[in-house]
Amino acid sequence: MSQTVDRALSILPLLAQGPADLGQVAERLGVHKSTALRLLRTLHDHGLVYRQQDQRYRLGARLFALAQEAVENLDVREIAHPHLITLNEQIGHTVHLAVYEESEVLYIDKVESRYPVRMYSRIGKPVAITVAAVAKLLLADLPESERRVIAEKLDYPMYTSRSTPNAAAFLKELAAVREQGWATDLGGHEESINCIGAPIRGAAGRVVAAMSVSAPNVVVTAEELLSLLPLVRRTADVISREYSGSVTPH
Amino acid sequence: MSQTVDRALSILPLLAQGPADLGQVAERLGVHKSTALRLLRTLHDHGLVYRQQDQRYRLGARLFALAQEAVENLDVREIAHPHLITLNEQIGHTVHLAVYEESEVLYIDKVESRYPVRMYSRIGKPVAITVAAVAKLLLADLPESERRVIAEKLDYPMYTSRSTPNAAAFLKELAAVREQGWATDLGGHEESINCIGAPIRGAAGRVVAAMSVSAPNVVVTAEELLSLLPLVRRTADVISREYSGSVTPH
DNA sequence: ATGACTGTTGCAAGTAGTGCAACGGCCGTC
DNA sequence: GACGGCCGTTGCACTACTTGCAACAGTCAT
Repeated sequence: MSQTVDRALSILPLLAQGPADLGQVAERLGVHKSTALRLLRTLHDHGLVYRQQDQRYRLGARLFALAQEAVENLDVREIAHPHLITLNEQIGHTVHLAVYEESEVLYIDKVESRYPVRMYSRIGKPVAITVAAVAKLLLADLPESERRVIAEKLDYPMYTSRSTPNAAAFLKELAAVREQGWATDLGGHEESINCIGAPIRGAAGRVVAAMSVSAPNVVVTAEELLSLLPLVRRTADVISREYSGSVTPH
Repeated sequence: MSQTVDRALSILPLLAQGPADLGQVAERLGVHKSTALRLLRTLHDHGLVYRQQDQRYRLGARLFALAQEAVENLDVREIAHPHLITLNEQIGHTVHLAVYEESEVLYIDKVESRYPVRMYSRIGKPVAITVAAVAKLLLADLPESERRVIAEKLDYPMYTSRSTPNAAAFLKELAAVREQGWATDLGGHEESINCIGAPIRGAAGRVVAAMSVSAPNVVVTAEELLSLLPLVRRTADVISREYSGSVTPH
């Protein structure tokens, strides 16, 4: 691993917490100011960091552009999107699409119910991995051994009284999800929010993404939401078939 | 500027165009395979690139997370958003928010008319800088000399017959915009789309962002759209006042 | 005007990145 | 089934690149 690059890249999450000046960056990196300066300059030249009027550095605009292009290259998302829209029009609730990558589950698309409140909102943010329906679906498909390793390493924050409490419960839940081919999150993340989700599978049958429908229980009860399950699963299957058919270009 | 970091960062836009394998990366960087491997590994460790099953590399998930955090740190966006929503509810058309950074203008927020079609859509993508109303507003506020330099360096693609044809016309337009305090794009980017925009100013009176309302002329004529100008300007002013009042922490 | 602070530059020392060459695994071909 | 090519990977010697230092410049407050 390249030390110089390593240091430079460490600056990014550091700045993600908020703007910082040269001295702060140097200190938190544990290097000389002049070193930090050169690293920042290089990042700056590539548009990844930006220097505001008060000379402090913050994350730059090209980061958006890159993330934008990256997400557009995800063919699952491309294929799934129109189906998510359709589903949203049919049932009205918020629809999510998520993938698993490097021990993280994150939303890559979202169609909001009604008007778009806080667009972007959670897209790109890591999902509450121990409770979210999509996370269960994605992890449930991993080989047994890997599931176990991951489950042991996770934290199990009790967002609500119905959150997954520990690794054993989580593994049991994953086994059930794997068996039944769908997943729920009934108030496990926020007391009043329920979700149902279904997996999207690639040509080899492996789960490549997961989708979910979320709704507050003041709008629909958990039972009513569950009655939508067949529709959600059907949508996921349609996406799966379309995705399996599409050969990735080279 | 650090050569190693420079090379590593050059990989990102390269991968933004699509996945690539080690050989391709090495070739396009002009370095030995082993060098490219180590750079990629470092990027990988930081989650910026991801290695898919076929061993090819593509942009990674943390990039989203970073972009996400970066956008949340933009206080203009935070403050403006509810006002954009309100404006959208009043007039129904698409509302954009944009900033200028490093010779680029880019959208940082968007409230779509009606249902959210293709969320994310253009957010993060560079704006057509020579014609967009928001671009004119942001550039018009720069000092005369800087405006001139930028105008000379730009390309002037003729998207339509009403696109800005050259630097002289652009500078003239900027002067007019600066004078009148608002801007339009009447079919300069897409023949059937009109926009009106207004600037958002910080405490020092400098333009820190710009907002615009866009609508196809099959829905409203340019004249009708222009009649909304007072409302748009008033919204921009409200945001300006709120933004000026809020002192950035530190 | 003085001092303390920040950001910036040139330079010498040595570390850390580089390219090479050789290895190993994989896949298609003969 | 063995061979040959292809791609990713590793160890190593060499030198180029990064590093920290120290001195300079600019800005603000005392």
